[in-house]
Amino acid sequence: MAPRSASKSAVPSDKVGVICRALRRAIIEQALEPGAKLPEDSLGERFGVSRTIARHALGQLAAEGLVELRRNRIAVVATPSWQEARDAFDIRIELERLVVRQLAGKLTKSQVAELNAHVDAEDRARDGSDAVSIRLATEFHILLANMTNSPILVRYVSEVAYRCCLTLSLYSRPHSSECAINEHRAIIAALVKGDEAKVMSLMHSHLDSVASRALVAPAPRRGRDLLDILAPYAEEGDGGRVVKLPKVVRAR
Amino acid sequence: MAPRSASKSAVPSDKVGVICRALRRAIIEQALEPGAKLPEDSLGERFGVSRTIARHALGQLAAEGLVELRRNRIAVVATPSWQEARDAFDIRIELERLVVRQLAGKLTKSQVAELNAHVDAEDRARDGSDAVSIRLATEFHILLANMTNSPILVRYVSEVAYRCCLTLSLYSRPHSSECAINEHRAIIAALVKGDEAKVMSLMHSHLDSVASRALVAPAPRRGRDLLDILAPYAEEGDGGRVVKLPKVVRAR
DNA sequence: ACCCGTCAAACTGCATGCAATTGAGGCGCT
DNA sequence: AGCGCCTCAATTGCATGCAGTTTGACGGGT
Repeated sequence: MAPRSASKSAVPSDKVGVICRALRRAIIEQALEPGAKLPEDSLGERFGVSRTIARHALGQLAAEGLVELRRNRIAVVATPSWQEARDAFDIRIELERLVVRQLAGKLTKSQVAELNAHVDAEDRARDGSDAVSIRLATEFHILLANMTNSPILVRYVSEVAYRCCLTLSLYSRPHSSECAINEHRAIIAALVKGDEAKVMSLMHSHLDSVASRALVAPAPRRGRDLLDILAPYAEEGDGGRVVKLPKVVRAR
Repeated sequence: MAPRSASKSAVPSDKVGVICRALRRAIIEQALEPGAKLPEDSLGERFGVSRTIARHALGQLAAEGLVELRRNRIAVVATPSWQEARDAFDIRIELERLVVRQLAGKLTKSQVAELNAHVDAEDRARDGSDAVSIRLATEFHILLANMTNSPILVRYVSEVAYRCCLTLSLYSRPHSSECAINEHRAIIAALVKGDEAKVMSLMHSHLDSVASRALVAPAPRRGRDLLDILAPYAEEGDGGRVVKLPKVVRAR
């Protein structure tokens, strides 16, 4: 297992990486909604670094499509159009098809165990916040991609998955996680059996059912302070733990 | 024609964008080979900007997989492994399948004209350097992607196409552009006829024929000065023109 | 009451300066 | 001669400072 390889190539030092991961999580858990402002100094202050670093992180996230950068303007969390959302889902289906093709019938015991463990975690999180279960559902797919050992595939699947996640927060009705979890279990089963066609159709209808749960009415909400919102994300743990907060200055 | 939309979201100002585009071109035209060193100050000096900007550009290119960044080390042009190369081609085929699906039978007259014009340009470039024809061949696929009007698809197709290009420079024997051009013409024809299946198989065998032209023997070459190499790339024109060079200091 | 012009605060764009790390060459030792 | 250590130039990591741009708030005019 060498799943950490995906993020290493994109990040110069690692402070940048830390900020990227934190913001990504905050975005996909909808703590930061589409349109939320991300001023460089506030971020830098929050994470205990200078604007230079915050800026660099925003650049990376913009390259991933999670953040929008306009010259001389405050960066904002991306607000994908409905059309872009559909496009992202199309691409995602194609990419996950590739994942399935490589994985069908080739999963090792420990990989199956890992997948099951993840779905169990999803199950356990059903009582918690919607945000966490959405993130876990997304990470299931990324976990699958990781098992292909293809860094490029991992990167692309992660990116579009995050994008789709962002989209759902805009256009979808509240997540009903129950069925997604069952679908995940079915996918694992079919993968183990090596029934490629079955997995394909499962995956397709799974993604489709997620995609089509959509409305066209974006739900507006606004206004908490960035410093407060990001507090739980300042350092990332693997599960959902909140660890250390670097010097919280809380100026101004 | 609105092809500029792809790069806008990823770039804060535009100096960064300029450097990115220049380096991308230098890399895919093999002026900068895999493994070539890219020190921040030399780049900054060459393009008349500070290290800060050069650094930011390198970050973006690293996110695209064209450059490798290691902590406290000089950035180098990426050297994809043979396996990564295969993976990239797999993904590319899948993505271009999407492009074809969206485009088959739906091309407008002016789009067809644009495509033909591009292939004509490829034809004209056959006498010139290999580097240029390789770039043009790659850009044909990007041009197609552009016509889907799906920014996300454009971005991904561009990225993997560039990556594949980089790969070819490592593992492929010298480009024989003749057949590629004919294949491009055939693809246009089938797209116009709306024969989706035909285009698919054409595209598949086209990409496959490119991919399988590969050897496993990387060709070593080394040593020109970065400042000299980048001279023609300092400002990008659309075709192949070399325009203005910002203050060339040529210190040290 | 509403609209528009002006101005100050906020924010980004970019360069530069300083500290920390690397790796390459030189020197001495065996 | 070969091998290892040590020192120093080259280079990155990061913060800060200054200049230009945008925002939005206030006040006067209609």
